[in-house]
Amino acid sequence: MEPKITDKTWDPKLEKEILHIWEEQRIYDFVLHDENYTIDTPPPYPSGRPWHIGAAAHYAQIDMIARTARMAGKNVYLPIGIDRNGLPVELYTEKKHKIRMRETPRDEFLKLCRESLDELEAEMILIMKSLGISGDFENYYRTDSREYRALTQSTFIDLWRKGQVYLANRPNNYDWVSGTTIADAEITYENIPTKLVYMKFGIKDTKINIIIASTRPELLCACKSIIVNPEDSRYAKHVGKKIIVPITNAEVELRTHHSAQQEFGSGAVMVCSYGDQNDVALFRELELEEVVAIGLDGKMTKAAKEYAGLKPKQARVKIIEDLEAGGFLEKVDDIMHRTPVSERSKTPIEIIPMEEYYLKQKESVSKIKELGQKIVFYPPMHKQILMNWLESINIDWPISRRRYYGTEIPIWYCKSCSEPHVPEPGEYYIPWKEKCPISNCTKCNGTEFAGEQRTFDTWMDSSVSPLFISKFNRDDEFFSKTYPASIRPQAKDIVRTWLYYTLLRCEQLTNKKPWSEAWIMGYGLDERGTKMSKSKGNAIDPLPVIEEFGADTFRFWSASEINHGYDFRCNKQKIASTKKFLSKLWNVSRFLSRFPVIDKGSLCATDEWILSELDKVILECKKGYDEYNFFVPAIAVREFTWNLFAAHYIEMVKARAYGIGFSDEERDGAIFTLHKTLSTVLKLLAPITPFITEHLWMVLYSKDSIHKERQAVAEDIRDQSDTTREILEFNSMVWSEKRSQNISLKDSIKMEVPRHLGLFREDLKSMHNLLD
RNA sequence: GGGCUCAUAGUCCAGGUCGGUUAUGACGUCGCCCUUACACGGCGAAGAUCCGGGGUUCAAAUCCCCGUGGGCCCA
Repeated sequence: MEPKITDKTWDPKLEKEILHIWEEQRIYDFVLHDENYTIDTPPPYPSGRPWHIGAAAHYAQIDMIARTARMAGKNVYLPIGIDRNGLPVELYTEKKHKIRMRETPRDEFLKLCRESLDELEAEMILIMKSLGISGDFENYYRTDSREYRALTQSTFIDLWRKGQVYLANRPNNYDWVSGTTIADAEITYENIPTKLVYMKFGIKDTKINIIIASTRPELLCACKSIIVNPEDSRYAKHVGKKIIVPITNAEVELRTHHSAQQEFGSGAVMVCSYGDQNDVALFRELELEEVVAIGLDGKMTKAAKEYAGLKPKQARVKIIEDLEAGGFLEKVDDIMHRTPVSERSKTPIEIIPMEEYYLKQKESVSKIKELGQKIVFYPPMHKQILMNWLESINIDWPISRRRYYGTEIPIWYCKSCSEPHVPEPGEYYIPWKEKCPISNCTKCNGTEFAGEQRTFDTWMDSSVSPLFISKFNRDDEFFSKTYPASIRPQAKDIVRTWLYYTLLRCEQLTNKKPWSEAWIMGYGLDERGTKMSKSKGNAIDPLPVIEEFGADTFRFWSASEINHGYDFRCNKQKIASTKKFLSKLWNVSRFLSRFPVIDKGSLCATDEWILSELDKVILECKKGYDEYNFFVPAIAVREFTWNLFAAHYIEMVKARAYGIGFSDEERDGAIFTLHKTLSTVLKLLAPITPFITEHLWMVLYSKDSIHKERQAVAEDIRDQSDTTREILEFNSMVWSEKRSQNISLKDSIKMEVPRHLGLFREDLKSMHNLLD
């Protein structure tokens, strides 16, 4: 019989044809059943080129989850989404067009952002498709669509009405030159020369002074405590005493806190609202009453008394003079200080309390803990990331942002009495440019309204993804059958944000957990082991890699290199070498393709032996697939296929399969076993390498897709591991012997098959050309 | 400062729950070999103080304790 396969290697170009067949036959279409396996796919964020290889590996693995579930007989719903809200695209767009957000008309700026997103998104979709992701690309969603934003807004309106949202004044990063709040991501640090001022603070009712060094003496009026390190013996006897603040004469308490460094200045630190982020943390932790010393205009406020109206820098000069005049000045050092500055204006930021909207979360913590306990984590150790985070929550969630490209906060304020009004949920509202849908103020009957300018934190959008994909409030039947979702796959670094916020929001809105399982993947690291990121410039572009080696190579690399939950290193050379295994699989199939597929044959000992080993592999794979750990099946199948099946079994039965020196029944036993083993291996690999397995399956076994098959099930065959070891030892011995006699492997040799391998004598004799 | 996690050949990684073989496999290196599935292959070889120290034990890569070093996250 002529082999059905003639090419010598697996050609990744075939992947395009296979993709085409899948699309034509629509084999991954989702039709709602009563029971569904819903995957809350992470919508990737197109923030710039290239999309990195770790992310591509991540999506490849998510697809393996879908395929695993499908082969387990589940009706899989794998939605595809793109996350498009937020700061990164604004920065990307500003850079690309050399413009500034706040100096560009809002509509115009949004349009440019959308264009940037469209370009970047197209590449992401292309990568996801070429990876063979078996999701619903036709109905892919965007988090900035009217529909999605309407959902974000309606969930906000719902929580607003339940009293879960409030306005509060809290410290924020503020760039007074640009007149705006800025995110931590927009801050850079620069070493700037400044004066370190050593001041004398008196201890009340004593004549003792303690010296405090600060770069921000102008904040004395906002000083509410003095801290020293608990280990610092110099101050131990003064802890708890009242300290008199120079100039203002206020009394504050001396406390201990681990954040005070003994080596800095005198070891005693003044805590003011707000010199730096540590002050913010301390005010919160020690529950101190804040003083707003600097206003939104960047000048000292009335709280600074005689310094009011001065800029902090001017006030600093003056207060140093006054300290000296009052005898409070010990000395002044010139130092270089690591100062947080605005990336935009290059001026030092101030931390200023600002009014923002907050969503209550503190009171939900224990409920979320309970909910978290009910969710199965893969791997279980990563549940700890969530639990640790829950432990550390001590403020509510600030959800408003002074940014443009986000979902607008749907509020209008009455111009006469300032009463806030939220509209009816269900529509997408744009308050900064649309007329208020309410005609009269419910409080004062006023008719003039001002729309809210701010947008939501993007996690407000992302955190309702399980509700969006399940058509919450849009299709009750669909919702009831797809919510809670089955699984949330995501990366480790966003457990505190995406996973946590989703739990919080979905619990608040549905009183249910959003999914039964959470699957947490590690980070992609570069070759040296540091985290890959666009900003560090060590990100590898996945597209050329996939184009060069093929999606299956990339996928098999990802499965065989990534032990689930742990960080993984990306190395192009290793990806390249993975292709060798696919070639091996291809050539094994090529060899088998010359034999007819038969459904029975009388099995020899060798056949029974390999089937028992195959059974073990099936079990091992099941173990891995049950935990969505693709590392386990990838390694197990590679090991079996390469080092047992091809290296030993095929060699042992080759002559028998050709029918040389054996009966027809014996020949059929070999052919049957060869095909049974290969077809099982193909199924075991199908979730990991969907293209090559599909191709081989269709050429050899069926017109129908392998991806409609159920996964292979173990038959509980007696373990023959001892035999395996003996066969391997014997074969190795013969090879070594031929080598030492300097004869070719095909040459005959006089050797005795050991008695314990008697059942395998004929196959071994033909394999090694043994003479009696 | 706190948390999580890792440490096994030049490189990556398995084993670790349940202590016991000659410590797994891949990449790379070096020899030899085109044996009719595969040279993107085969056979063979070299290459490991299993991070350090202590403990438990007849026996530790594995269990316990104390360190050291890396990574990530939170402060």
